[in-house]
Amino acid sequence: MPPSHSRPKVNELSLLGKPTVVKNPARIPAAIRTCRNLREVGQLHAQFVISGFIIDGHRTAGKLIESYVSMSHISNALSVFHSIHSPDAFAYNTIIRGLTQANFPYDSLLLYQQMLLRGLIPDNYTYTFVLKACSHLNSLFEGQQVHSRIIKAGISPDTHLHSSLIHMYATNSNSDCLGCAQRILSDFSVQNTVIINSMISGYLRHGHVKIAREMFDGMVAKDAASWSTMVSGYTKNGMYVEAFVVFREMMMSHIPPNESTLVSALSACAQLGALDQGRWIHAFVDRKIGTGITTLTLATSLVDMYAKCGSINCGFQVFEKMPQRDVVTWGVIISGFAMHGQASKCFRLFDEMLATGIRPNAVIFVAILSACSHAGYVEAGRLYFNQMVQDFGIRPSIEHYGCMVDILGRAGHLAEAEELIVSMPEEPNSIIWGALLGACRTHNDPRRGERAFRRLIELEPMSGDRYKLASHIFTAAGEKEDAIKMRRLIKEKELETTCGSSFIVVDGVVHEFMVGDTGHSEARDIYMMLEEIKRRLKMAGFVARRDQVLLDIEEEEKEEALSRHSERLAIAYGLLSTKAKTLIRVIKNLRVCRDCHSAIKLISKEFDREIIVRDKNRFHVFKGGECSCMDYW
DNA sequence: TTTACTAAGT
Repeated sequence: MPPSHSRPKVNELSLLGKPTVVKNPARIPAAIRTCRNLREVGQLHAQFVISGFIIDGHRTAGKLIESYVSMSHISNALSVFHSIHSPDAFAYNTIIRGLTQANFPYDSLLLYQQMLLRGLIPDNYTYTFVLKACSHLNSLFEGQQVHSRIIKAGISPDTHLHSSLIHMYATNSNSDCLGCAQRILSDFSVQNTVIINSMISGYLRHGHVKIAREMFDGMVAKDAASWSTMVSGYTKNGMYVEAFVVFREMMMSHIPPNESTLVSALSACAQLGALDQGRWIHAFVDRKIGTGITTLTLATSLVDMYAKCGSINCGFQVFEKMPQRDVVTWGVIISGFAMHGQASKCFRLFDEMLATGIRPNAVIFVAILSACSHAGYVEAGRLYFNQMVQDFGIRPSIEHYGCMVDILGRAGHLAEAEELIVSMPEEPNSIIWGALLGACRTHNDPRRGERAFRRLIELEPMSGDRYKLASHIFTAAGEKEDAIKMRRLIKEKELETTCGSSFIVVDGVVHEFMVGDTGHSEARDIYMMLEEIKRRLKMAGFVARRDQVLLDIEEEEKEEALSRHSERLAIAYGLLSTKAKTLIRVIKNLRVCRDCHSAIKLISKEFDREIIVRDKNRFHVFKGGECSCMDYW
């Protein structure tokens, strides 16, 4: 402790080794206010405990709880709260707020109930916080009860309470509530930005993008939250390009982005694989360091963005520099390496995480198991699955079973995979059967595939994709009749199938290609490039795998159809529009087919380009004729 | 003589 020349503040006294009682209780709240961090609050708190000072009464307890809540230290806040004999409304309000903030909304409601039982009168603050808890819990029934109590109590809602009510209804997963929110909105003559933001976020949540946009455009005063809401709303609705355009508009407006906007924009970058934009945001964040903009969430988003854009090493650099990490951060980095097929790195990070004392949650195990699946580590997968249940008491969710089916199925243990599905305590969903169906395709097992397929169409009768996959399986097994039948059914039942599409970002512009797309402004050149690719691949001895095409067409046409897969168009455009040796990054919405996979390997060699393809499941880094997935995906 | 509303990372 360096010698201090100025008078020590109250909360510094204990550091001088002399626990001191604050004599005048009236001064205590002021003393608490001077605390700048958790440690100082703790010191003051300790003084009360040591000196036997009665915290109850006055405003001391409330202020202490408030300090802990504002410093996100809910357990200390709770211990103070529970030490009070008869907490007042302020103490209740603050702890209710803190519990929701700390993600324990259910406990908030319990304390609200206790508060009522004790005869305390809830005020506007109470209702605001309780409604927030209801929003978190997505519990309409409780929300409605609170709403009616507000009405019965004759409380006239102020702006805060009003926006909480609207938020509760607008963001409930039951889309009927949108109407309630809308009615409350129109009943209230003064409409402020916060309320409109809530309404917009409700519309976006239910996919009414157009209405949301109109409301947003009509806003007189947009704030940072309005912009963030739009950016994240577009991202959640899969409209990544629009998300980006809005973000750019915001950067040009006079409203500076805050942490949330940047997090939303980074999430759009991650989905879109827009590495350059992501880097730009990273540089922007770096410039702002010192203004307190870089928080745990933002840094985690950066790691996630790099991982999902295929730059796992940059992501890891950010990760290593982070002063603190929570379980989400670890989840991001582990699933990042999992997507890149680097299972052993995932295992090391998992051990490191345990060593820092962070308890893994269910998501961490999904990441670890998916790493096992991508790398083909069957035994490790079994071990982690058991460890999760036995050592950490995590009940396996449908996702975990999905990973296990995937691990076993991909590795060819189809019977065991099917047994696992049958033994599941929960009813298997379409993801589970889908994983088995996919594995049956990889390992040519049409009979088992048929069983999986039948279960799938019971669950998702309108998914044409499943019929398509089944038809692939029959084609590969040489059962042409059945394959054709599947395709006929897709037509007859007018089922929707997901069309293959790929993105490539060149000079900040997103170019999207569908299968056989001719709509691009440079389509002529792209198709000429495809011809050139075909010529060079042929010279290098490439033979297309025609069994990948199920259409009932001539052999030559099949080859033609394969060469127009969306990822090939995107790569052709990449070769065409970037300088020699520039890395090409492509994002595809489905899995890469075997034929394209072998073709891209060869393209990387013949054209001397590193090509990174992110497909539905993972990354493929093609370089010098090889792929990072070692042909296992 | 205290507390609020919106947006955000696996």
